[in-house]
Amino acid sequence: MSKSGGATIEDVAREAGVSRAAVSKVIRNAYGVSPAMRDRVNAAIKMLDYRPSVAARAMRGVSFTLGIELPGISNPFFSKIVAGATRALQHTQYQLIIAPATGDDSDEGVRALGALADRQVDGIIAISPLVTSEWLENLSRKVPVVMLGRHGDAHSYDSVFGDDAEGTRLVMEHLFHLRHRRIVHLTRSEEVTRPGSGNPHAVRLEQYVARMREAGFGDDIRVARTGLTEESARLDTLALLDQEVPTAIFAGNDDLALGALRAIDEFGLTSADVSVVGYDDIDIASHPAVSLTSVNQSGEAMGEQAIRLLLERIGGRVESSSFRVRPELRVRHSTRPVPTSQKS
Amino acid sequence: MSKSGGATIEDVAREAGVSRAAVSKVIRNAYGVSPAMRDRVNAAIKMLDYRPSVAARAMRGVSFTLGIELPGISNPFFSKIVAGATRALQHTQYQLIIAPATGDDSDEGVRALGALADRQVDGIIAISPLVTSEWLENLSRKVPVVMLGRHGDAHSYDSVFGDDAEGTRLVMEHLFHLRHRRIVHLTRSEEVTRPGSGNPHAVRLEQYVARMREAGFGDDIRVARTGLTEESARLDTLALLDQEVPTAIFAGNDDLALGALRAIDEFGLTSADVSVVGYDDIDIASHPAVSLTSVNQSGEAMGEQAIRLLLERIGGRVESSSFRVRPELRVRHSTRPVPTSQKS
DNA sequence: CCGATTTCGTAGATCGGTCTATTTTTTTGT
DNA sequence: ACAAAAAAATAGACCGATCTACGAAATCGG
Repeated sequence: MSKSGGATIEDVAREAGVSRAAVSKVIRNAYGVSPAMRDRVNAAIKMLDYRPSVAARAMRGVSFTLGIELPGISNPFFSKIVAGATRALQHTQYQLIIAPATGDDSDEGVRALGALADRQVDGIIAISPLVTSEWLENLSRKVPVVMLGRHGDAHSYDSVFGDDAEGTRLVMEHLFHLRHRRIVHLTRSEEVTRPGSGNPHAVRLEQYVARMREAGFGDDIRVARTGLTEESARLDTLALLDQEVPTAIFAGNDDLALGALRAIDEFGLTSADVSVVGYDDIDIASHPAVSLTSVNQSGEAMGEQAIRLLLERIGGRVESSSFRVRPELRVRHSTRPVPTSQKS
Repeated sequence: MSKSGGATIEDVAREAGVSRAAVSKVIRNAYGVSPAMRDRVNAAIKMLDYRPSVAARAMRGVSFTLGIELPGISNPFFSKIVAGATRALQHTQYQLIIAPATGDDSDEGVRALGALADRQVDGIIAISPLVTSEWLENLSRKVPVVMLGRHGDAHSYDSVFGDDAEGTRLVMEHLFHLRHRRIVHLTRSEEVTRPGSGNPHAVRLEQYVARMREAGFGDDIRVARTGLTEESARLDTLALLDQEVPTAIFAGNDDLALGALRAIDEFGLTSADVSVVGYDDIDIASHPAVSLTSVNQSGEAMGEQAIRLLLERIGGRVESSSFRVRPELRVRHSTRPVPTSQKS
């Protein structure tokens, strides 16, 4: 019981009076062990409280570790994904580890993904929207990868995503139904919404524009850019309101929507003046004090499916596969009909 | 560029025309390398896009990985801790990995901590309140450990915690000042608040009781138990309100406070009827729609200090050390004076 | 009952680094 | 210019598992 860790496979072998290879077979329950030997080895393992070194195992192939790369863990939607993934791994011998990418630039995502790869994880779930598909293709040549959120088929990695086009359609139809037409879309930087990238925010933006045009509101299309956090959304919404007050704001996600709500409050307005819709339906959205209309897409299901795809790959699947989560609109009090006086 | 990973130190050595040991020296920048050799090796490293295998390194001692064990990542306060820790590790060669413990029983915490230990991390930040100090002492014989949140001095591991006694004092004085005396404390299970355990919730409970007694409200002491989540807090608060409506609820943390607020709303009451105080001051607490009075203790600072202590230990410190964060009360609209009609 | 199979068990190479001990080369002092 | 000292570079053991190849024991079939 020295500082440098516990018993090794060697110790167990000695204790049980067998060879290292025998112990190895037992713990992997491989073929070629007699019941008698299995019992003796298991007894020795229990006695010495032996735990196989993950590092040593990793050197020979498997680490029984799956990694998930997250651009910060502050977004509650990610918590759901992790919760789903963790649950899917219960009672397997795999352990999930999370590598947080500090910022939102592509370098940080790459750094975190690299860190996971360096640690020989057996599979990786990637979320950062800014990591290029080429980079992921490359990574997936070494280790199974599931890209979470991004649309489009990849050759060598799997995908799990929500149907952002459908979700956005639900949002826009809801707003149109409430007679909104001066609808601003509050979204992330151009980098994140690069057309054709397949990123969630890119698809939502495209659909927003398409639906506005289709409804004949092409002239009312307004896209406001902001950062990653609620705070940046608050500031940019304040700037927006200073210029022109729309009847509704469709935010790229709930965090941004919360920032918008904050700004609207600070500006002395309410949901009666400016409706707000979010995306993801994080827990707080349903809180009566907030009551934010949002699009629910089960993060748990996404995490769970991502793990399933990873385990399938580890199990030998070679063709790439994907899973799409169906979104549902949750209508709450943050969206109201356009006051007749304001109808433009 | 095969499936099984990239270049090894051997490849680099061959490319640069030097020995493995030489390359090893360069990447660790150890003593005994001529500038000329350093350049050639670095060139080879860049050319082959070489990255040292963490697993192989771990076998010989260091993994350049620090682990943090979290009882689920849904609590936003934990996000702050992680953010602080991640920031503190910027520009070091260490990488933070998070091991989520699914549930809230002590087994899960132990499992996650064990998973980190198995992966030979160079240091561990532990949060689960249910893991015993003995177990941690034992763990800390193998790897540096920082316990986050729990009070009390440990012999062999370090601690970072908020001053929960002081924080609770601030809360109670604030409530007393608003003329509250029928104050319910909504906290976690007995297991988590075991007297003398030093757990945050245990200290808050103790102080709540002490302050109530001191103020002469001993007869009004009411402790309501609930689970880990906002949802369980909502249900248990509903049950509580069904029996007797207090003038204030002091919740063990903001998540529970949010659940209480939800229940109060569903019960047809408002903050004017029942004041609510939380703890941790998570972001949403300051949102105007929520405006929850809470105790701020910088999670970022806690994460940052935990990392500092870990790096110090790795650097050779042997005496145990600790860091205390000073709490501040943030008064918002969820606490109001007791309506005169209700004064008991 | 004896050769052929099958089952059980082990020896030893291997993964990719680190690090000590040792050798080779360069520098230094006189 | 040459021995001593310092610096540079290397060989090879080592970490703790996995896994192939092979030997020994048990079982089988006729």
